[in-house]
Amino acid sequence: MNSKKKLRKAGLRATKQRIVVADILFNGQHRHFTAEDLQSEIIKIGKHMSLATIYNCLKSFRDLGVIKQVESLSETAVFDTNVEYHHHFMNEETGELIDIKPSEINLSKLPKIPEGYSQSGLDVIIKLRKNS
Amino acid sequence: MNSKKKLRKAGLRATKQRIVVADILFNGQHRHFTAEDLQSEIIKIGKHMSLATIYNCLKSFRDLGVIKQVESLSETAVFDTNVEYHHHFMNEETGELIDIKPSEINLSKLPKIPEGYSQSGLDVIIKLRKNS
DNA sequence: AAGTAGTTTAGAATGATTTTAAAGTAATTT
DNA sequence: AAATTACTTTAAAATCATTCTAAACTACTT
Ligand SMILES: [Mn+2]
Ligand SMILES: [Mn+2]
Ligand SMILES: [Zn+2]
Ligand SMILES: [Zn+2]
Repeated sequence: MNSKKKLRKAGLRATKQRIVVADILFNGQHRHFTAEDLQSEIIKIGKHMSLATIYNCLKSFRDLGVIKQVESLSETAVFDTNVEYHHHFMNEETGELIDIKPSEINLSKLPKIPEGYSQSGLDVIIKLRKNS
Repeated sequence: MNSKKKLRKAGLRATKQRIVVADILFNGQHRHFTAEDLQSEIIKIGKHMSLATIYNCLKSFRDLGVIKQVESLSETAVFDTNVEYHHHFMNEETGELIDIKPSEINLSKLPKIPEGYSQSGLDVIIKLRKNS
């Protein structure tokens, strides 16, 4: 099934722009990318698309669930007076952080570190929602 | 020891502004805050300080190691074609992400979820540096 | 007290993202 | 197939966090 059909099936209009983006993204290989990464790629294949459109498109794809947006704690810099190594609970609605002592978490199995690299940090973020 | 002495000992000039910030931050209780949070608090106690100064001050405190800046993956939105639940390696120099399958990580001990909340997500980020 | 280097600040600049509003187009209805 | 309509795209402006600039200021040294 081509991108055009998939878009229609998902309830999105099959615009030229969405088809270009879908054709680039859904080629079978997974990837991490920014809106600008995508725009560069689009320019490389001789096409043009405004950044606003790319953001619109990525957000509708994300809302559809066919891509996801990597979680970033916050758009703004957050500082912490606790300088000990520790992890965080994050209230998803408010962004509020609560400390977790490393002793409260146990990672009994860790993945193999890629060749040529070594681990320089570990962050665990447990996201919370208020009970309904 | 007062803030003035502590700043001097750390090799920073004991400016009026740094003393105000230190007096607010180092009162014994830990906290998470943004530059603007701090500015609001400063305004509340009848003082004035430019945001540029607050950023300067927080960055020098951070570089000293007396506060830390909470890690955020990236300042720009990153999208991922892998919509399955998974974790990430992150190259600290480049920001590049590599997927980690949940089966490669085992959290055998998790902290107690705060009263009235439930867990809505879990993110593990393992930071990497190239071997020297 | 004078000198010097580090610091503060208003305001401009930057970079990512969103908004505006006008023009364009996909899907639907005649 | 043309008309209709709602959704989409886009350039440009706006917004927001953060950094930069350059001039005024001030903490510490001599
Ligand atoms: Mn990128
Ligand atoms: Mn805040
Ligand atoms: Zn913390
Ligand atoms: Zn991923």
